Order: sequence, then C-alpha cells, then structure tokens
Amino acid sequence: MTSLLADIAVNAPVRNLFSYRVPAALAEKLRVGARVQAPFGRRSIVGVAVRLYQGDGSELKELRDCLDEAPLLDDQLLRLLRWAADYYHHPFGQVIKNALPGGLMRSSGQTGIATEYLYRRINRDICPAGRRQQQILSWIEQQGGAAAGQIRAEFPSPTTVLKRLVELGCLEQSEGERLRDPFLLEPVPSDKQLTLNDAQQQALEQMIDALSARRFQSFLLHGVTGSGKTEVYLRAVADCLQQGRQALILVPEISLTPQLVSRFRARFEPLGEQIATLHSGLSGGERYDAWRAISRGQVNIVIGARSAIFAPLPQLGLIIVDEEHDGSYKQGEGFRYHARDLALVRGQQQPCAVVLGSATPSLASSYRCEQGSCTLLLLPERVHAGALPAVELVDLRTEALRGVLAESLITAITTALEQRQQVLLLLNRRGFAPFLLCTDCGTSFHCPNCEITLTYHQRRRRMICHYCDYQDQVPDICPACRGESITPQGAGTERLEEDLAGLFPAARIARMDRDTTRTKGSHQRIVNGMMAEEVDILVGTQMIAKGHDFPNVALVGVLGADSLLNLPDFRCAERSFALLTQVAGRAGRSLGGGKVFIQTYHPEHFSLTCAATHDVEGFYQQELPFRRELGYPPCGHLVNLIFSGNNGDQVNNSATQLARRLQAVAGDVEILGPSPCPLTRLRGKYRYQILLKSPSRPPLRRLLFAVDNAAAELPRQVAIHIDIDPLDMF
DNA sequence: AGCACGCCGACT
DNA sequence: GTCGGCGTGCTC
Repeated sequence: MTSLLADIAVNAPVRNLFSYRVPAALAEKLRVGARVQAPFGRRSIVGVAVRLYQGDGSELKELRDCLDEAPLLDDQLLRLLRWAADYYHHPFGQVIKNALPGGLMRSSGQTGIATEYLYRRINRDICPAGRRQQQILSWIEQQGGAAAGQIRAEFPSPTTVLKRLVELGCLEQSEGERLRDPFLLEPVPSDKQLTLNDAQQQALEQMIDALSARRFQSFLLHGVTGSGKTEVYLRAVADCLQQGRQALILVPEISLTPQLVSRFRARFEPLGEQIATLHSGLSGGERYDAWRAISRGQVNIVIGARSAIFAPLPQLGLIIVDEEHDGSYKQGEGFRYHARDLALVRGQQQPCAVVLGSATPSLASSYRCEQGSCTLLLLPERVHAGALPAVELVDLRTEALRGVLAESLITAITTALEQRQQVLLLLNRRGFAPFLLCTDCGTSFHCPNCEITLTYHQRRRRMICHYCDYQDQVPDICPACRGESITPQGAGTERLEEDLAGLFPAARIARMDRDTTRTKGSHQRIVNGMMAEEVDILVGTQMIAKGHDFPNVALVGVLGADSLLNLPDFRCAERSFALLTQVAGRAGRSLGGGKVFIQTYHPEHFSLTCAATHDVEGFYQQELPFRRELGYPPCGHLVNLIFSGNNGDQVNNSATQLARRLQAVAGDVEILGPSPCPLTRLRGKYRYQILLKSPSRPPLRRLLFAVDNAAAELPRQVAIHIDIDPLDMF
C-alpha cells in the first residue's frame, strides 16, 4: 500500500530528516518549502517539508497541519540552505530557522505579529524611592508612555524595575502590537547622478557583461575610500533591474550605513522601485512583512545585514557584498555561517553575478583573485581627486605621552582646531578605564563569570563586564585591605573624552561608542552633529571608522593601535591593517591633505607601515607567506571545536579524550590542542578548543563525522560547538 | 531542544 | 516506604 509521504526538517537540534505520512486532507495543499506542524515524541513541533514522494508509510505518523498556503522557501533557497547545513555541519532545521524571520519556527505556530508591553505613567502622587526607578519613570513620563523595547534601548535590563513600578502603582502596563516604524515614511533624499571615471566605467562594463550573460561570476571591487564604489553598485543594480531581475545588497550593519540606504532610495524610489531593508533593528512583524513582500516579488531591491543572504528573492540577478572584509558577516554563535562566502555559493547556484566591495579586501578574497576564481576590479583614485592623507607613526618608545596622547598629536590637534577643522580620535576600548586597581595592596576587580577584569564606567559609576554585561558598584574602600586607593588604570573612550576636555576647554567634543549609541537615532544624531560641524573632536571606538563620510575631518588620531596587534589570533595583523586603513581614509576626504597619527610601540610592524602608505598590495605580499608557511587560511582550512561546560576539569578531560580519538583517524589533518580558549571562562562556562587544520577540505569534512561519533560518548554537560572557517578564536 | 524514563539520597 | 534530584536516550 502506497501513500504520499513527506521528509521534514524539524526545528530541533537533530541531524537527520524525519518522514511522515501526508493525510489526504493536506495532500492538495502541502508543497515543498511550506511549514508543517508535526507530532514529535509527545509534543508537536514545526518543521519544513523538503521532499514529497510516494511510498509505504504504514509505520509513520501523520502530519498534523500545513501552516502555509504558499511555500515560504522556494527550491533555489532550499538548495542553498541544504548546502549550508552540509558545509557548516549544522542541523538543517536550525539552519532554516536562522534563514526565516524570527518566530516562524516556534511550536506555537503563530505567525509574525509580535506584541510587547507598553507602559504609561499613572498616579503622579506616588513617587518611588530608588534613583533608577525615578530615572526610568520620569523618562517614560517625558515620552508620554513607552514600549518595553524602547525602554530597554535606553536603560540596560529594566525589567525588574518596571515590574516594581507597576507593583507600586505608578506605571500602567498593557500589551500591544509592537510598533512598526519603517523608514519608508521618511522623505526620499535627492539623487545626484555622477559621471563615472575610466576605472569605474571599466569595472561597471565587466559587471554588465556578466549580468547580460546571466552567468555566475564573482568580482572583487577594490576601491580606496572615496573612490566611488557606491556609484558603481547603483549602476550595476540599475542594469540588473532593467533585465527584470532583482538585486541583493549586503552591508555589515544597516544602522551604521544609512548613507548607502539613502543613495539607493534616492536613485530607485523615483523610478517606482520598492526597497526593503532587513536587519536586526526590525521588529518581528516588520521583518515578516518585508519577507513576505520580497517572496511575493513585490520588491526588487533588498538591502540587509548578514542574514539577508537568505532573502527569498525569486529572480535574483546580482548580489553585492559591501565592505566584504568585515567580520560581522560571520555569525559567531549557533549556526556559524559566513554571509560573504554564502553569497558566492548562492551566486554559483543561481547563477548570477556577485560583487565583493572593499577598500581593504580580505586576504581570502584577494587570494581568490590571485587563483583566478574571482575577477579583480581596481578603483585606484579618489573621485574628488583628494589625495590620500599623510600618515605618521608616532613612536611611543621615544616620544612622551601626556595622559594617553603623544605631544605631537596634541600639537596637531591644536593646529587643526585653530584652523576650524575637525578631528577624529579612535580608541578601540569603551568605558573610562579597562580596570580598577587598589594601589595599596594590588587588588583588581574581575568578572565572576568571565576570566577578565571589569571595565570602569565613570558616567554610570559602575564596573561592567564587556563580555557578559555583569555590573557592580565601585567600592569606596578596598575589600581586601580596607584602603581608599582604588584607582582607574589605563584609558577608554570615556577617559579620553575627559582628558580632551581638560586639554582643549574650548573644543566641542562628542563620543561615539556602544554606550552613546544605545538608543535609536542616537548614532545618527552624532553623525549629524559632525556633518553640521557642531562637533570639533569626535572620540570613538571602531564604529567611527565605518560607513560615514565626514568631509571636514582633517586629522585622525589612533590610540592603542598595539592592542589590536597583540590579540592571540593569526588574523590580528589583517584586522589591524584593515581598521587602520579604513580610519585613515576618513581624513581629508574633501579637503585633501589630511593627516593621520598612529601612536604605537611597534612602528616597524608591517601592518602599520603598510597602512601608513596605503599599501594594500604590500600588506598582502607580506602577510600571505606567513599564512602559507603555517598552513593558515587562505592557504589552508580550519575547523575549531569548542568545548564548554560548568566544570573546567570535565571540559578539559572531554576535549583531551576527543582529541585522542580524532588523532587515530586524522590522516592529513593536523590536530592542535586541546588548549584553553583565549577567554577560558566566559559567561560562567569553562571553554577549551581543538583546532583542526588541513591543506584541503575533504579530509576535514570526513573528520567531522568522527567528531559526531566521539561526541556522542561525552558527558552531556559538556557542549561541543563546531566552527567551520573560524574568523576569531574567542 | 524537550520530555520521558530510570536509578540513588532525604523527608512525612 | 515515596518525593524528587538530574544523568541518559529518543523523537518519523
């Protein structure tokens, strides 16, 4: 006896598919790519149908329901997800869950309408005692009521305080649909059509060639900052749309690159094109709306962050990955995929053109060009002919520091301010000071969950862990020696801001880091302040190096460049070089002749000297032999196995045992470790890692199945995470 | 992941 | 004697 059967990728961390009988009532409706509700053990879970076929299903259970009239995932997308599940060795159902807008794989089966609590001030005569309660309450009152999400954006973890305020009777709590506030209500910016220079024109022609042939081809668009990459993107997208096909643009983080979104809106909205954005700032409902609009074919341009690589565009013709070197394209937890790498795969499968753009291409992409699998397109000049800035490496071994600033940098800032030019200072460490120390007895303060010191935040009068967000009051007297000499050590952006205020009392100083850009629109406010020249000095973390273009910045200073070089990671030179080159490119964009000062104890290090001379090619030539010699990417391939658990010895023993088992079947694969992770203890868990290294991928892949087998015999309290092509080893 | 089953310590 | 700890196994 034969009946209709379905293979289901279920939302559970299991590697295999599960087969079910399709009841007659669903046979008409059910399609591959649709979600289903299925009995699973004693419970009922959501899954996606990935195969329908005839067979004998007498021993199988029946599907309970089909949740979608039209499939959520088309065949093309399922194929990509299948490939990704395979490559990243991650359960198919979990991969699908990552691709779909949030909530769609939850067992409750509800679709995208998300609700949250809304709060409103009532009973004005009741006044709470706590300072934090008062703060939050008066803020809510000022806003005329607020949603939980908005409050959370303003104050860290306010849930308990809110609960207390409701209990006291001065806040009213209600539940409502989460506010949808798409940026599409904002006015369309005006477009400026720019003429292309020769290099831009040539790059565009090669892209158009691939577009019209409708073949897969990947390009690395390597253009210095200000060389007009965006205009090339715009033209290529226009060509793609003209063919009746669609374009997908990936950016590291949308909230940091509103200028790119504006340019696209300015160019294409007047032509009647709808643009959708996909990013983490979207509420569940907004994301669901966008997703459905895209899959119905109503949207021809999608701009989004990492997960937008899974946007369900049915007629995809072009994928652009802007700032392709950016590490945020790699997801660091759970399903650890790399969106740029998947873009290349999706392009190949489609087939369609893929453009990777950067001023500082990743070694991986440069290497692909060298190997001939990617076409290099060079934009060597700045569009407005502004010369690249002169970079000076300030040797801290010979030059004195005043606070955190070298004398020569202070002089340069003074000059810039006198000439009414703006200054940008990069210090890649937020807070006031990286740790507090009792200078009487040497006690310092550590996070109870992580192996790291607590960062002192003066503004908030707290010590905070930058990894798990643990917070504590700063003690007045040392808990060990009862002394009163607890002093901040080292400097973060907060302290730099304060020092500058002392050195340049007349200057208007702003700070941009995670602490000052917590709330919606605050990042944009700081950017606007810079644009309007209401700010003389902008202090910030690497955030200031990304995306925006400040035309009146004449001087850039980099402090603490060495901390980037000293990370325990083979890619730290590449990352330093990219960051320094990016931030250096911020100087003198319209004026020409900007200056950059980089303070360092290693002025001879090639990632600094190459950044100083804007020598991307030179950096590549020096870094590659080192990677080749050690078999590191892009010359070899890595897999990181991360073991974690509450009991350090148990984690260590498990890792050791597994390493021994792997050793027996390693073949060509080098097995390094186990060793403690650079952050041995993180969020209360002890962590060890085993690094697998191999000149080719197939033996690595084979070894993963041995990992599965061996892992089944480890204690359950030890979790194993597999990171394919790890970007950083934290 | 859940949710069962199963086997050992402290309670009415 | 049982209530409940969490270690182990399975889900079509």
